[in-house]
Amino acid sequence: MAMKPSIKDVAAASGLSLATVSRALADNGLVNEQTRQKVLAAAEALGYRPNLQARRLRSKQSQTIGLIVADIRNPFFTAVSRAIEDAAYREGIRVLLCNSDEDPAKEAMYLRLMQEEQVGGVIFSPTLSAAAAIAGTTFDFPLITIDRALGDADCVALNNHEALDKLVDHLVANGYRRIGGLFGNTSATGQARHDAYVSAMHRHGLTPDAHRLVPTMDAAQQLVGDRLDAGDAPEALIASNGLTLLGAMRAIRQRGLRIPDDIALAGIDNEAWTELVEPALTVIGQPTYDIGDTAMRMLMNRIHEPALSRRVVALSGELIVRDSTRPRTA
Amino acid sequence: MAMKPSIKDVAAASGLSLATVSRALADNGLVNEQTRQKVLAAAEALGYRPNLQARRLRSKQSQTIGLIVADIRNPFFTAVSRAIEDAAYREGIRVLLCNSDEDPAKEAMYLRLMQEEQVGGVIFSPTLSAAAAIAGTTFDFPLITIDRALGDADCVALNNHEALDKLVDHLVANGYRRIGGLFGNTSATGQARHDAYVSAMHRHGLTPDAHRLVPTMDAAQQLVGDRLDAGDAPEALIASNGLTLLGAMRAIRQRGLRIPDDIALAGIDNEAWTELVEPALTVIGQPTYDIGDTAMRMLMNRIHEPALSRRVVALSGELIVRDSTRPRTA
DNA sequence: CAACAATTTGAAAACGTTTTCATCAATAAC
DNA sequence: GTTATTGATGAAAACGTTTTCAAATTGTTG
Repeated sequence: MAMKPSIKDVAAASGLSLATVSRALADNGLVNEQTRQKVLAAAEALGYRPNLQARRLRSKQSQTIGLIVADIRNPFFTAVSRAIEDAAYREGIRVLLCNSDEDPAKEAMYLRLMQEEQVGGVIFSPTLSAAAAIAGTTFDFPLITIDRALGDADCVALNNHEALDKLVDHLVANGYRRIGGLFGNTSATGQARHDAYVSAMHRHGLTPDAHRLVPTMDAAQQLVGDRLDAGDAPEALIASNGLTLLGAMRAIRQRGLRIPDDIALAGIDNEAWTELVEPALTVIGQPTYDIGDTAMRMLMNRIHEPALSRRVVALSGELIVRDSTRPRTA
Repeated sequence: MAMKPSIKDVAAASGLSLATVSRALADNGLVNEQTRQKVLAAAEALGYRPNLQARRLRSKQSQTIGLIVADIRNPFFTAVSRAIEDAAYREGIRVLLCNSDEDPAKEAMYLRLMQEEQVGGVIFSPTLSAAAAIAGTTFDFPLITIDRALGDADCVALNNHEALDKLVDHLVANGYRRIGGLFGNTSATGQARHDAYVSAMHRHGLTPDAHRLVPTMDAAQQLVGDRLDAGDAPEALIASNGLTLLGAMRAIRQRGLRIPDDIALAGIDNEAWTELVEPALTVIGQPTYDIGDTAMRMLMNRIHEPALSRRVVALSGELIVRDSTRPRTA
């Protein structure tokens, strides 16, 4: 029963030294082309495959990156992660995926884990609390955040300001004046979208009517339901992510109200269901794949040149107009 | 600038040998409790963290498993993978996620990659073609398949036979007779569901009316559209996964037909949108989290005891009755 | 032709662990 | 009282690479 061949066996088979074989395989031009061919032939003949653990130990490069998201079941993160994995495997890099569940303790734990794995870098969607917890500590790998900002880490996210401008402008153009907003309170993104919403409303000379809430379906359904029951519902509602949008829609439906006649509804995140419900919902579609791809590119960049100054990339979303925000008739 | 402390530093600090420190940290009861405490204290004081690469090289255990799915953006695989990752991290094991895109070449490539990573095992959702490609080769890690069977590998999947029985029984009970079926042709699961459908139909003395097709939304939409245009539509239609169900619904809607009055619709996979569309769709909900959890458990089991005979676990799905299959009135 | 630079190679160290093997003391068995 | 047995420890080998350093060869320059 033959042992798996090591670089040593290749060396023996080709009559060369360990060092030469290693260099030939690394293909960094430090070895005579003729001998390199000899090595390659011998390796091929033996069916040699490198031992990655040994390589990583010696070279101190794990060829691995970390990806910490809130929950992979959120379609936004699913799409982003797919883009990141595509890019990573293309470059021979592995991805370690972790779900933080928006839990600061888990975030901290996984970041520590990443240190032990000696990853080359981490892509991360931090909660608000992460900022505080992480403020002091410094990592021996670069950090890129997606969707949400954190300290002085590079960041790639939707252009929230532009997105809320588009939504508010669209609603105003269609005759809505009393426009309410729902924004998450666990991430910097909720804050950013809230602020953008307020400024867009002011630009139109309108009074903002915003709620900050835990970004879950249940919380949104409850909150919107209470507003509706209280009888002071706005003419239109903007929900700042997929889950709150869903909660809002359920609350409205539950009470037998019509969209958009009784209340118009729009949101962020072009999830599959938003197009399938009746009426279909107007949303800002995030460039999810592009976000992942860009994050990966930025990470590679910074691994290569750590001294670069901080970069914040804001990608434009696309306003997808559907029936839930038809021009106001009343 | 202090170097990161190694086990050597811990040994020096505690006045013990490398070996003893290693054993103390492994906590396998081979060391005096008192000295173990001394080691732990020293490690804590120095902020020692083990070097995983070194550990993996020496112990030949990567503490990593592979997960190869068709596409993580498919909600079924998203949910399963979440369960697997939860279970894995709980046991201190990493997961390497790969997307095969139902491409046999990618499947083969990732399996080779897994060999190089020296994973302890792999969880895999193989295409039909994988069977042929893999038939000969043998891996130095155990393989568990999910959703689809492959050769003599352990398998955990939905109880397809029971699921289609439930669907057909339900439709028949509600007065439908001419029941059509759409089944994927790239996986063993499509085959299994098709066969189960046929046998259920026969059991009721009905004539099966099945199509095998590429399991994409577009293909299903096209095919169902053609059937509808040709005017020989069945009274009810069963779609064997989320994507074909979506395609079928679009084709029906596109032609302005009513569900279930003109044609009833039911499927497999309780994706979020199936509950939100009008009318909501009757489906078999797969125990996705349970499938992932069970797969992980089986893998651990087999890593521990490789000699076990083959195991096939069929988990029951839940029939979720909604409006798309209301009792037939005509 | 001597001196120096560039290219190519090999011997051996290093990476940070785990594991094997031997040692030693203390206890148990005869 | 000797001999096994057990328990705890340390020295050193091993895991399979990459990297450092020196040596050997070749080519280049003055």
